[in-house]
Amino acid sequence: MKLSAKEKIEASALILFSRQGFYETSTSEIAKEAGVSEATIFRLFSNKINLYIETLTSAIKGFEINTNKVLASLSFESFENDLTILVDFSFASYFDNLHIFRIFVSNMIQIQEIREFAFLIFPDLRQLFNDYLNEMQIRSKIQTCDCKKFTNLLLSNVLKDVIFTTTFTKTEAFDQATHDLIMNQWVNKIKFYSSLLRRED
Amino acid sequence: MKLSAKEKIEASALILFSRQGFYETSTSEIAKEAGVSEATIFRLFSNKINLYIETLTSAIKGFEINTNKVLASLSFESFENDLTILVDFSFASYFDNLHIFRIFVSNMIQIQEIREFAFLIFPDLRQLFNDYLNEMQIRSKIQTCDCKKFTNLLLSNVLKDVIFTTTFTKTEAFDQATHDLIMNQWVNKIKFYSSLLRRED
Amino acid sequence: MKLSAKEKIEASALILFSRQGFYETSTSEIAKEAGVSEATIFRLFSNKINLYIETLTSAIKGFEINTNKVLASLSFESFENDLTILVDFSFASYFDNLHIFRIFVSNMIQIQEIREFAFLIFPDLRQLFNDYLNEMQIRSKIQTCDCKKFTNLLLSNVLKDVIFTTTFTKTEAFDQATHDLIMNQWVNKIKFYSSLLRRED
Amino acid sequence: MKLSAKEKIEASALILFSRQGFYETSTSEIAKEAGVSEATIFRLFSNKINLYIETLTSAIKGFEINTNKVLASLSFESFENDLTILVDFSFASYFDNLHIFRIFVSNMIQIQEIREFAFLIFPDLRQLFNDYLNEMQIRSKIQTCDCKKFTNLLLSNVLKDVIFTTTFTKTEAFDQATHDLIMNQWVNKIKFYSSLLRRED
DNA sequence: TATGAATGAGTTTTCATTCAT
DNA sequence: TATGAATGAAAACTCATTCAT
Repeated sequence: MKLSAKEKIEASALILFSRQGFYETSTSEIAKEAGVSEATIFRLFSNKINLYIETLTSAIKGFEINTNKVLASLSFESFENDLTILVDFSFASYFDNLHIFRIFVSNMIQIQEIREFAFLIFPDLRQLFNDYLNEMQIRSKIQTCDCKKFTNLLLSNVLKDVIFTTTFTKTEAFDQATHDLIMNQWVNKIKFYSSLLRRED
Repeated sequence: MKLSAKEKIEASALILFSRQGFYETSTSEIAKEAGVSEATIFRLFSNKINLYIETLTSAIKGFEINTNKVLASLSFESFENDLTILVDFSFASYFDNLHIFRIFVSNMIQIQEIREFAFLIFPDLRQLFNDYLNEMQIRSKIQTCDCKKFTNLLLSNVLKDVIFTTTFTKTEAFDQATHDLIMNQWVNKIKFYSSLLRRED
Repeated sequence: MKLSAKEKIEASALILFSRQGFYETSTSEIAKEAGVSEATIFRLFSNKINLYIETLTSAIKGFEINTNKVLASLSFESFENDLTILVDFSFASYFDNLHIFRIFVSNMIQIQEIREFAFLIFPDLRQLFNDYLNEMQIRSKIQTCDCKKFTNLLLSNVLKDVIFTTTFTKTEAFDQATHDLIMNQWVNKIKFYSSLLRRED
Repeated sequence: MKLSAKEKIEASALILFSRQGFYETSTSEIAKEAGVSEATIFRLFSNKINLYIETLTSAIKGFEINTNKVLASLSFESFENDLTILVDFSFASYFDNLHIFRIFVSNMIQIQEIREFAFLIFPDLRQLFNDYLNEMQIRSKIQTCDCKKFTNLLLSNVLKDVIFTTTFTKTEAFDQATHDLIMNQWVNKIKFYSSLLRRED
């Protein structure tokens, strides 16, 4: 399965832009990484800013997470246990797509217009949480709540930790050590979040 | 009251950097805005990244926070209660100067040279924490500790939350709702921080 | 027969560097003289010091020395006699191209990056020594040795004497008087060099 | 004994120019090293090139070597032994004034006008050789010869070795190790030079 | 006499973009 | 469609020199 020139360029651009930022990444660097000539980039994307936008747009479209496995492993009994599994999965998903989030976060801080993108970029993850919370409400295991708000709150906290872990340490992947470090810190947070929706019988 | 060249340059740099970002602002632009030659900038600041850091540092030093009121409201008895008041006050202070930090934090994600939280911490705020911790040590209410380190740890976490709260939500001020949301999440964090310095009698 | 950009640049650079020295010659001057843009220079040579080294290296490669006559006059019996002939010929060759080396050697005293004698050695001359030493080894007249090292050692000594002779006296050519003076001093040196490779039967 | 500003500047300039060359040495560097302001340099020397010339001129005027001790240690019997002592002393003298020779040599290679300076700059050393050779001729220990030429030949060879030793190794002083290394190589050279003037009785 | 502050004119180097092939 | 070669415009930075004090 051969990648088209456009795909190769976008893939390289995504990695480099996220790692080094827009200004520190030169078109020649992208061209070399993608194995094409600089001229090809300009033929296909007109100019650098356009390459940037198209790269991000494509990246967003490409998101798909297989949530079936996780759903299967949920008990739908202990909210705290399930939450731990979901958070763990969320971290793994974010780390897998680190490149894109880095770009978004650094842009979101500066540019108002793209702030609302924040959670659009991971619809499957949001859906997963939504489905789970609904089911739990139906089963009367948790309080009625604004699922969307709760998901936003929790996922933004996950993303926050992903960004800061990768920004201030050299971590780039969710390996076992990183996993343990982060999830350890999340024991209390998960307790807090689950307490928010605990049913007072 | 004439401004010195250094002051003129820093004033112009602060405006341009926060309006346009680091890479989008050239030293010649700053020189023109400040009414000095480019050479003067490099004589006084050595290089561009240093100009950036010094500009921010000066800006932060320039901030004056009235800490008297807070000091008056501290009990110097319950560490946990006092910490809650101090953190609350810190959030309010950062939110008041939100515009300054946005651009710098966003650059920190991408520019290696400025990846240090410490220099983003208000000196008055740091002093406040320092004084408080010292007093508590004298009164034997908390363990002996490295006050500076503890303050950095706690305040960088505050700043982190300020930035992310404003990035992922439309919040721009520390109004009642924001206050409640954030301080709620900090109940556990404060418990954690106070446990660090609890005296084992 | 059109010259390539690289050739045009090297030609201009050689003239300007040897006329004015390294620091007195700017890349923009070379670009103008060569009829190309400055950017082209940096695309082809990366940086100024590299342009300098490549220019000299090319110039030296461009020299062609007719080594046939010398080869014919070698006995391949007495190493010492042959060495005398070869050294004599080397001196003559260097003196013929004196103008090239002057400026570069003077820079070598001051510019760290180019302090390497080896690259100042004529390839044809090096080849001549190499061929001769190999043949002598085959005929078992001299010990096995690192021909390249031996050649470098000997020829850099020749070059050293060329430069200093022309610096401390008004000598500019390898006329009979100069020849006698230098070769006289080399009697002992040649004895030394030949002793290095003498076979102990 | 306080140095005047002019003397301090010349002393610093001499060291820096010789170590780094004319173009690599900035006036601000010299000012800092001399502990004066840049403006002072330009008041006293008008411009950089003039500073360079005046520095060298003063340095030359300042040369004085105490040759009495050496003279006392000469036997006036064995030419070879005496030559060894004289050469040794010459090396020490040159190394002691390394700064000046570096500048001169690198200039002499390029600028014809100052080539004749070469031996003017060490009149005492020349005088020492001259006196010794005359005395030896009077005592009929050596052949009659052109003393000036012989001295030039020998001293230029000494200087050659000083310059090359200091250029291609990190050696900057005539310490014991350097002394041994060089004088070892000079055993044969001295034999050669003394053979030139040996009397065939 | 001495200097701190200032700068104009330069330097090397980078990079997005173009264009002939 | 693809690219190697070329570059204009700009970047950060340097430095000899001036001048008010």
